[in-house]
Amino acid sequence: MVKSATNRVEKNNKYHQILEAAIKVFARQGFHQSTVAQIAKKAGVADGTIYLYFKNKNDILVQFFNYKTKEVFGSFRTEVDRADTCPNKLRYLVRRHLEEFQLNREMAIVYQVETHQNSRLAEAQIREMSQMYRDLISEIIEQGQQEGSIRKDLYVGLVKRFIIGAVDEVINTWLHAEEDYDLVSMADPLVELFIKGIEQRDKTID
Amino acid sequence: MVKSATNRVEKNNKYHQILEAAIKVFARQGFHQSTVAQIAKKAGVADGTIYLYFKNKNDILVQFFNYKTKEVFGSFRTEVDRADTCPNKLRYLVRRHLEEFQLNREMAIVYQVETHQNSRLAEAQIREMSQMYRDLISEIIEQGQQEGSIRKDLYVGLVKRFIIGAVDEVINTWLHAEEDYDLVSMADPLVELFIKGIEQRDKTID
Amino acid sequence: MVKSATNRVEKNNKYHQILEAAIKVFARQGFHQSTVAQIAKKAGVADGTIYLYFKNKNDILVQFFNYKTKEVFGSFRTEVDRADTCPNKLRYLVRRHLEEFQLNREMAIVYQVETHQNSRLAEAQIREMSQMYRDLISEIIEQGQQEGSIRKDLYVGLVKRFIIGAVDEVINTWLHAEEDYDLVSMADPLVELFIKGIEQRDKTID
Amino acid sequence: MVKSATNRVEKNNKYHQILEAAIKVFARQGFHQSTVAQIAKKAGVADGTIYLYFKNKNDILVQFFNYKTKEVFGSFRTEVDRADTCPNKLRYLVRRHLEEFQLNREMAIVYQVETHQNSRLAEAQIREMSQMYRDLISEIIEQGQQEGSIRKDLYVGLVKRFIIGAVDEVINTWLHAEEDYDLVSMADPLVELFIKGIEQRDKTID
DNA sequence: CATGAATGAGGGTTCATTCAT
DNA sequence: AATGAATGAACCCTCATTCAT
Repeated sequence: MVKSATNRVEKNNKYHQILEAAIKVFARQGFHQSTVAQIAKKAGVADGTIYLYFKNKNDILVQFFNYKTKEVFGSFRTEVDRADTCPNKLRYLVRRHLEEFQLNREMAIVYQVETHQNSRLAEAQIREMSQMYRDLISEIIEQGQQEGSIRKDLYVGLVKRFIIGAVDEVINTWLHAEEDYDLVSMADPLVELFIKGIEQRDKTID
Repeated sequence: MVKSATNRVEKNNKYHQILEAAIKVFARQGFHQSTVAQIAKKAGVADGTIYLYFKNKNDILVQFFNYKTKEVFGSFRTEVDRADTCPNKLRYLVRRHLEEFQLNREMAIVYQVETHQNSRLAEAQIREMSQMYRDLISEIIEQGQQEGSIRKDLYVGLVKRFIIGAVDEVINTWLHAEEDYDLVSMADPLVELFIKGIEQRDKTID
Repeated sequence: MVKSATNRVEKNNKYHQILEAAIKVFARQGFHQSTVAQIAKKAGVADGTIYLYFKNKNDILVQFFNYKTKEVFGSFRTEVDRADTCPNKLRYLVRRHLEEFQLNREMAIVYQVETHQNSRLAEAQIREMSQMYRDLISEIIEQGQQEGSIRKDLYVGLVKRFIIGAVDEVINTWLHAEEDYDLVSMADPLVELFIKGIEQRDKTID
Repeated sequence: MVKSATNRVEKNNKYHQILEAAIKVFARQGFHQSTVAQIAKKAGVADGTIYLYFKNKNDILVQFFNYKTKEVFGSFRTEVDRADTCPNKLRYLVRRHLEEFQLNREMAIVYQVETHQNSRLAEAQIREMSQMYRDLISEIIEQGQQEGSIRKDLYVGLVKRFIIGAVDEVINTWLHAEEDYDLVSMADPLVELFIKGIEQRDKTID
């Protein structure tokens, strides 16, 4: 029993070693420019060992979305539930999103690249995760509409893209920036833009 | 004169044949999965012919950004100049953007993929184009602030990402959608979101 | 210990298999006309295997000069040291040279071709070996001059070329001959020519 | 008739232009590394034009040996005939040989390389020329033996290689030398080595 | 479980040669 | 005769995957 537990940990170790190594390598060079040998070297295992834990090179990417990002996106819901009003839920969501991506720069890179591919190598996983995120926003918006804090005349599908896209681009810009800066500090101003828009409202009224 | 014109067209023909074929192939399979042989076949030329017009496979992508997208992004400015007020400029810009990308689905795919890569194969071209777009939005926002239609307390850098990202995601969703729908119809509602945000404003005031 | 020895032999085997095969192929067709696939086939390995032992096709040639000919030229010194007088040293050197080249016909061919190229693919190696040979002759001549058996009014640099060239051509002729004959039997008459020249000396004096 | 003559000259011009250009290119890069396009460019003609004057790339090399070196080797006989005694004939031959090769460095390079190849691309031409040279030396030696100036116990075949090889190597060394020096000045000392050898003869007798 | 040597299919690129103009 | 764009066969090399140890 002890042995079994140890083995399992060992196994997990190798599995995670390889996965983490792969993410680093993919992040730097992109999936297609990365070789299995590079991943193996970075993970400190033999090339062949990778095939004991992953069906093939592609499968590493699939597992990445299953293991790493599912965990991250799962945490989003917890975070959203901590807030009560719609604007706060949105704020918490975006903050957490940026926080996580800032902490996991390499994950962020791989995520950005692969979700924008056409022939997605982890299509199913990406769709599932994307759906989770969109559902979360749907719920927030709908709650806001019930609360009366959000307009009722919105095409919710579009609002989702509006929010997702903006967050995405804020991350994307950060990833491609020459110098590093704090990504999380973008959260509140961004959410404010979502809510209020860019319009100058009449001062006497406001 | 006729001959000269013909020659020019002829010459352009091969170059454009290859470029258009390449875009189609890249759009379907991604750059790395595409082979020079596939491009040649689709263009109706021999493999070697490609190397008379392009330095190497990579150069096809670079030329694509120089020729195809530069043209498209150039047209954006013309469109923006046709409108006078800031909201209209924004509306015209987004409409045109979605129009062009809807008309050139394959270009759109390649554009989306390559601009989100980490190790960008056409880095210089992408940066230049991206800069053009951001400058355009900067101008619009600043004009709006002078006009009094746009809030003055905005971090313009963030506004740019907010707009670009949202448009990007609207296109991205369209590209990955199971069924086809009219992309351009998203333009006005989207711009309205930029301007007004999602907030429910006080009814007595509104 | 046995295992270690076996491993070493095994390892050496593949490396040498390829090298020997390459020499045969190069000898028959010349370096540029030889393909990696031909070498692989002759060595009984897969094409890719060659790149586990050699950096590229060119490197095979470089290794050939490092491994094969360095060994041969090293043996020359041993041979020279066995003799005491200058004429004998020269005799032993030339004999050994012709012997080795006769035994390794393919090595001889590759050697002849590559050392006469202009843009030498193994420049460094060839220079080094060539230098070894010239140094050996220098020593022999100088010793002969001290002994009194060799004229002191010689331009040693020229003597080296005189000897090297003659030996070279004797080998070259043998390599291009229609029918095979004993190369080593040329050694003594050739050395005699070096020493005595072709001149008929006055009989009363002689 | 005038036109015909003109045409012929024109034709010859192009033919020689290409041939001279090819020699330069071959000399710098070797036959296999040289491309038809490079030769055409250096000759100032179109790629296709080369095929109006030469059957293929190989044929350029064949023509080179037919045209350039046959001329040079023909001049050797004239030179030899100017002298009367054997040693002088030998001296004139070697002088002329070194003179010609010094004047035509590029020819010398191509000659050296191609005559040492195994699979000779101009086999027939090289054999013929080589034969001419060997015949010339045979005649000289035989005359010397009749004159009494050359030993009669020589294996003439070996003497030929001895002389040819030494001259060859003197040229080869010159071609590969870092700095330029006068090749012709080697002629007389070299011939003296042929005749007298390197041996120190008894002083009282000498 | 782990290894890493070996495999061989596949792809980018070059270049001698052709042929319509 | 001259051109040079077009061709496509051929080659070097990479790398995902396998399998004997």
